[in-house]
Formats: sequence, C-alpha cells, structure tokens
Amino acid sequence: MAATDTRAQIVEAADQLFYERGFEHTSFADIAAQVQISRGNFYYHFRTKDEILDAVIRQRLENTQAMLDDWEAEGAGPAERITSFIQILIVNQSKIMAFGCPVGTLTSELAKLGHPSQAGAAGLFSLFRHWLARQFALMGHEAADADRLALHLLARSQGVATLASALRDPAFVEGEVQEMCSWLAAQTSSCLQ
Amino acid sequence: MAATDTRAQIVEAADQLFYERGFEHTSFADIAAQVQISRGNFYYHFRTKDEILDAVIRQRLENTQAMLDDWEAEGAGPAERITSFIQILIVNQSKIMAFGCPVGTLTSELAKLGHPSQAGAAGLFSLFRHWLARQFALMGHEAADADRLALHLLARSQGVATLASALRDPAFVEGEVQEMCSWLAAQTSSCLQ
DNA sequence: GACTTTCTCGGACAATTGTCCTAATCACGA
DNA sequence: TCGTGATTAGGACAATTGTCCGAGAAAGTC
Repeated sequence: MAATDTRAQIVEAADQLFYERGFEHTSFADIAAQVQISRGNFYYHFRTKDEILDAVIRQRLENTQAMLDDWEAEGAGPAERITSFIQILIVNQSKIMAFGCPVGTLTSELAKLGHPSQAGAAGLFSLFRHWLARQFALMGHEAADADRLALHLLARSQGVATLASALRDPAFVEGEVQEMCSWLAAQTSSCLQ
Repeated sequence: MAATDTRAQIVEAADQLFYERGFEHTSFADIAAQVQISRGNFYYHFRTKDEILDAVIRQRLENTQAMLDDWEAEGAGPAERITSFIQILIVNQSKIMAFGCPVGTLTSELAKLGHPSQAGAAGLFSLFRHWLARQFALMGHEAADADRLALHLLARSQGVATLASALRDPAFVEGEVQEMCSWLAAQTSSCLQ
C-alpha cells in the first residue's frame, strides 16, 4: 500500500471518529483498528495526535470549500444556494441527530480543551460565514447587513443541530428548516422593495 | 469536615470542571485537587465517575428549576420572563464565549460518548422547553404553537452560544439577543390581534 | 540479483486513567 | 476515658493513553 494511501486512510478514519466520538475520546488504537494498521505505524505518518487533528481540519476545510464552490458553480441564484446550505440539516439529518454538527461540536470541544487548533477549526465557520455573506450580498444586501444575515443563519442552523442531537426529533428539524426557508424568502422580498 | 459538606464540594467542583473542561477531560485527580482532598477519598462518596456525573446533573436540574421558579415568582408578565431567559446570554456572556452553553455542550459530549446519562442531561432542555412553552401559552398561544415557539427560542439561543464560543465576538451576541427580543415582541403583538 | 529508500510491524516506555483496599484519624455518645 | 462508627489519607491495581524505537518487509533503482 502506498504511503499516501495509508496517510489518507488515517486522516479519513480520524475525521470520521473525531466526529462520532470526539477528538479526545478517540485513541490511536481506535484509528489503527479502523484502518487496520499497527499502532506503531502511526509514528511514521504523524508524530503526535495534534498533527492528525491538524490534517483532519485541513481536509475538512478543503472539502467544505469544494462543496461551497460546487454550490456556487450551479446555475441557480444566491437564494437557491443559501437553500442548499439550509438543506444540509435535512440531508445529514440522521448523523446530526446522532452526533450534532461536525463543525460546532469540534470547536466546542477544542475550546474546552484550550487546544491551539481551535482557531483552525473555527476557520470552518469563517468559510460558511463569508460564503453566505457573499450570497446575501448578491441578493442586494450591503456588506455589513449581508454579514449579519450570514451569522444569523449560521447560528440558527447550529442551534437546530444542537437541539436535534438532544431531542432526536425529526419533525423539529424539518419544522425549523421550513421556518428558515420562509425567513430567507422574507430577506429576498425585503430587497426587491 | 462533615461528610455532606465534602460531598457537596465534590459535586460543586465537578460541576464547574465538567463545564470548563468537559466531562471526559476532567479526571478524579483534577476534582480532588480543586476540593483539596485525597484521590482515594472519592470512593467513600462516589463509587464511579458516572455517579458524580449523575449527581452533577441532578444538581443542575434542581438549580435550573429553582431559577425558573424565581423568574415565575417575579411579578412581571410572561413576555418579561422570557426576556429573562434570553438575557442569560448577556449575563453569562464571558463564560459562554469561553466554554459555550453548559447544557448544550454537555449533552453533545454525552451523545458522542453514547453515555447512558445523556437522557438525564437532555432533561435540562426539557425544563427550559416546558417553562418557555408555559410562558408562551400565558401570552395567548395555543399549546402546540407555544411548544413550537419554545423550541425555536431554545434552538436560537443554543446557536448563539455555540457561535459565540467560536467567534468570541461580544457584538454578535448582543445583536442576536436584540433580534430575539424583537422577535419576542412580534410574537406578543401577533396575539393581541 | 544487490542495494537503498520507503514503509510497516510488534512491542516497550512512562504517565495517567478509574477503581479499590487498608490503615489511620476524626467526632461523639456511653 | 473508652469505644464505635463515620470519614479520610495514601497507596496499589490493571488498563489505557500518547509516544517512540529497532527490526524487518516491500518497493523501486541500478
């Protein structure tokens, strides 16, 4: 097996396990078992657990950016793109009800640990924030307003994710998503005036 | 020192440390150091770490209920009481920006651990949910609607807390709190019609 | 086929974890 | 003052943690 493959597999497994079990509660042994390599083999690819975390965060940043680029490339308008964002709550509903939002829960955990990579994880929020702000700007909102709306929507989806994993009630998630879509429509019409 | 005092001190220290560092990242040694008792002394008061967690959750349930009862006892109307709830985000702003919401972060962590006490921790949400729903009902909303509004407000405050600890931006928190108050006012007037 | 670099294995390491036991200390009534 | 039960201290325990080493297998080059 090529080294790059092994490395990629480690990052992939760590990404998944950090999400499902949390960073601290995931051990080298857990990742090794998932990838089916020996625990000692880690040292060749990653010297410390923090290095794995950094690699995971970097991969998430890349994947998220790619997803946002895809949405941007689609022909639809900014409002439809924002709807794609809101719909993540539906698309990933079962995982979110089990483990919460991957971005929110990781930053929360790292904040409590006082971990140096917390800023990096928070960068995932920035990606969404600026992408959403650009969409709102395209809808006709001025910069400061667009950023405010972006943060507002980000916060609401975070709240839905947190409560979804506590309540495990699909109807709640669907209801809140619908309300967010209505809210989005209101932001649209307020610009057409 | 009386045994009940020691026990209360352990629960108090554990409560604080579970919030600031997370349940898993807090060790017996950490709590013992905080309370200044020997590590071995724990076994007399609590047989397992899970027992401490249960005691912490029980205390939080009692404290929360007491806080809600206090708000209820105050002479103001339901809208003012709901405002008290929203204002927690301001009152506890610095702690929330550092460690997030104690309820949301604990339930998230326990969900990832697959911990049996997750349901107990989620009970904290139920306390707020039903209290808020009662306030909305007093404002004239019918039961199903009141519950929906309660969950909506709960989710929004959760989202603000999560994003607050990631961004650490007081202006964002204050802006969102103001928007929630405006939203609350709209719910009020919609009932007066 | 020989050689060198890249990669992997199994195990060792000190530290820390939650758990548990025993002996000593305390408070307090008889 | 003695004795009894409640409380505490200190340390032992097996298991697990992240980290690291050295021997060897695999892969690629000449």
